[in-house]
Amino acid sequence: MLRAWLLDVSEDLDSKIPSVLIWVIKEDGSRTALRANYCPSIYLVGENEEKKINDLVKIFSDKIIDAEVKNAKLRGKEVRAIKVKLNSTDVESLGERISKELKLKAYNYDLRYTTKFWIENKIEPSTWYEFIEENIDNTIKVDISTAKKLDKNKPKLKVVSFEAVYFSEKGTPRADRDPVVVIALCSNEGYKKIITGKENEILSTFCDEITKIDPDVIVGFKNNQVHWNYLLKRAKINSVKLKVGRNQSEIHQSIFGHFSIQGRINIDLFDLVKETPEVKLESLEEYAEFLNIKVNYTTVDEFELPEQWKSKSEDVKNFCLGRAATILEIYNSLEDYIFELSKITSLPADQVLVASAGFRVENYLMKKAEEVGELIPERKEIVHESYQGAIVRTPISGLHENIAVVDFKSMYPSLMIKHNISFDTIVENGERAPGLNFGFSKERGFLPMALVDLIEERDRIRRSMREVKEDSTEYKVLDSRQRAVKIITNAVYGYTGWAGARWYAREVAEATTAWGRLTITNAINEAEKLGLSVIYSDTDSLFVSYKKDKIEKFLDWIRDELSLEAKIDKIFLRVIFTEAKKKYAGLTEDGKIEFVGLEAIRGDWSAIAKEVQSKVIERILRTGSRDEGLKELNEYIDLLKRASIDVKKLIIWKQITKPIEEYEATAPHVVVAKYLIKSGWKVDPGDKVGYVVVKGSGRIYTRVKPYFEVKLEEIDWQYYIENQVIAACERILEAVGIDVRKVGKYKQSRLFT
DNA sequence: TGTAGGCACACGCCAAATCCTCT
DNA sequence: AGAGGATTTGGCGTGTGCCT
Repeated sequence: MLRAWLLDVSEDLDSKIPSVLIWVIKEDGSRTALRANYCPSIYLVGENEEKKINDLVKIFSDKIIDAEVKNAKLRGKEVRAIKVKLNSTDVESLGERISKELKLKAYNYDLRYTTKFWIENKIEPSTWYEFIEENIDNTIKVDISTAKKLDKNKPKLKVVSFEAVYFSEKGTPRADRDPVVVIALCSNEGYKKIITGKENEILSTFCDEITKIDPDVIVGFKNNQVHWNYLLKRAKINSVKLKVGRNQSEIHQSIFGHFSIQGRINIDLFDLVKETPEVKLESLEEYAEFLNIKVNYTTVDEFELPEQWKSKSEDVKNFCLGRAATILEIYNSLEDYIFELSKITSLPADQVLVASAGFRVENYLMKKAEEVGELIPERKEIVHESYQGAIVRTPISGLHENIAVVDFKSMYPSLMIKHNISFDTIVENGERAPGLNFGFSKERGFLPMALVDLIEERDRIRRSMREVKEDSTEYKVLDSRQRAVKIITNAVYGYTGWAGARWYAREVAEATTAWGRLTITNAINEAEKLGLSVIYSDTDSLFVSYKKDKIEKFLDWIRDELSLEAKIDKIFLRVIFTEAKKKYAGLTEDGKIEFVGLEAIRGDWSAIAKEVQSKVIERILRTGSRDEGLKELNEYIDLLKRASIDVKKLIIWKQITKPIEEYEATAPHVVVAKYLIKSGWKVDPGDKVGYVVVKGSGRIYTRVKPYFEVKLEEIDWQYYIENQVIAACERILEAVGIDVRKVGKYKQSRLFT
C-alpha cells in the first residue's frame, strides 16, 4: 500500500498508452511522481446506439478501447448514452471528430485530459490517498481504481517565495531590452538569499537554488502576469534554460496565460488580492497591511527604481528581499484556504486561484454530475438575456438611533432548495414562480441537491470547529474550509445566470430573484405589521427599529411562515443614511464605525476626501451632534486653503478597464494613461493609474498629471476643496440638515482663487 | 477564462439657450 | 437693432466601483 498526498497531475508523455504522472508527497515525506494509466471516456447521445457502436469500432478502432451503451441523465432526464473509452489523451478533438462522423451529440468531451482525470476518477487534489502500487523499473506505478481517500492532515509543504527586479532607464522594463538585476528568494525553512551580479549568473543561480531547495510550492506576486514571462525571455537571451520544475524541466505556459511548473505548484498572490475587495490598489504592501502583516522594508516606487538602483542599490536589494519575505508570510497565512478551495472544487492548487468564480462553481458541479451520472454539456456561446434582479428600497434619510439589521441566511441558495429551482426541474404546468410562466417540479433537482450537500458540509465543519480550540491549527484549517464552501454556495445562483456556463439557465436565475423579491416584500410587510419601522432594505436585508421582542416574533414568523432563516446581523447605535441607496455609515454596539458604499471606502476618491468624509461621519455618529460634523469639515478646509496637505493624499486612482484605444470618452485617467504610454510605461487593462488635478482652466482632463510628476505649487486646491472634499461631505451633512453651501467655510473657500 | 443585477456619481459630450460684442 | 461668435446650461452617455 502506498499513501500519498496529491499535489498535481500532468500528462505522462513518455507512455504509449494514455497515462498521467501524479505528483505526490509520500507518507515518509519523499516527493515523487506516480505513473498511472488513465483512458478518458466520453459519452454520445442519439438514435440507433447499437448500430453506431459498430460504426464507431470500424472507423476509430485504433483510437478507442471500448464502447458500451449505458444509462445516463441529461438535464435530469434518463437517456441511453454510448460511453466510449478513448485510447488517447486528446479528448476534445477526438470527441469532436467522433461526434461529427457519427452524427451523435457528445458529452464530457470538451475538457482537458488532466481535468478529466480528477473528475472522472472522483479523485480530489490536495488530499491523501491510498493506492495499490507496483514497482516497475524504478518508477512507481499505481492503479487508479484502487485509490482510497484518507482523512489525514495536509503534510508540511516546502515553500519558496521569490521577487525579481528589472532595470530600465525609464518606463516599464521591457524583457527584450532590460536586464534582471536582482532576484530574492525565501523559503519556509528559514533560507534567504539575494542573487545579483551578471544576468546569466543570476538566472542560473536562481534555477540552481530552486533545484537545491526542491520546493513543492513556488509563490510570487504577479508571477503569472509579469515575472515568468520576463524571466523566460531573459533566460532565452542569456542562453540559460529556466529549469525550475521537478525532473529538471522548464517552466511552460499553459493555455490561459498561467504558468505551470512540473511537480510544483505555482502560486501568484495577485490572483488572491484581486478577489479581496477591501484591498483597493491591489499592491503587495496594501495586501500585507490588510492581513495585519508587518512590512519591514522601505517601499521603492516603480517610478523611482532606476534612480534608486543607480545611487543606492543596497536599498533596492533589501526591498526585493523584503518583498519576497512578505510574499512568503502572506502565503503562509492563506495556505490552508488555497488548498481547501482546491479540494472542494477539485481544481489543483495552482489552477484554483487562476480560475474565476464561475469556473470554480462549474468544476464543483462537474464533480457532482459525475457522482449522479448527469452528463456534462459542452461549453457554447449563448446570447445572454438580462432579467430582473433584487429590490432595493430608498432609505429614510437622516440620523437614526438603535437600528437592527436583519439578514436572511443565504437567501438565494435557500430559495433554490425550498422551491427546487434547477435546470433539470423546469416545468410549464403546476405551481409557477412569481410573475413567471413556468415553475419547478417536486422531484429533487441537481442544483438543490448540490446546494444541500454544500450547506450540510459547511454545517458539519462549523460543528467540528466548536470541538477544537480557537487558536489551534485545526481550527484555522476548518475555518478556511468553511469559507471555501460558503464562497461556492453563494456563487451557484450567479453561475446559473452566466452566459458562459455549461449549465446556463436564465429561468433558474430569474425564478430565484423573483422568489427573492416576493420574500423580502412579504417580510417588510410583516415587520411593519408587527410595529417595526423599516428604514431601509436591500435584497435580503432589512434595517428596522431595534425592539427586541418584536424582532424575535418577526424572526419566528420568518422561520414558521417562510421556512427560511434570518438573524440579527448587527445593531447600529446610530446610523446615517443619505437619500441614496447602498450608501450608509453606522456606529455599532462595539464602538466601531462601519462605512458602506460611501466615498470613504471607494478606491477612486482622493485620500483626503475619504479622510475628511470619514472624520465628519465619525464625529457625528460618536457625538450625535450634526454641528460637530460641520466643525470637522471647516478645520480641513482651512488646511487645504493653506496647502498644508501631503500631495500623496491628493492622488486619484482609477483602473484602466480596456485597451486604451477602445475608450470613447476623454476621461482624465485615460488621458494620463495615454501620456504614460507615450513616456514608455506599459498600461494594460487592470492597471491602476494615479493622477493629480493641477491648476488651469477648462476640462479636467486638460489639467491632470501622473502623481509622480506633480509639484506642490501646481496643485489645484480649489478642485480638491470643491469637487473632492465638499462633494464627499455635503450629501452627508445635508442628510442631517446642514446646507454646506450656505454655512461654514464654504463661501470663504471660494475666495481662494 | 466574465457568477448575477441594482445603484450612485463624476465628468465628457453635444445641442440648445443665453450672453456678449461689434457694427 | 441685429448678426454672429462665445459661453453657459442641461440632458444624456460613458466609465468606475460599489452593495447584496
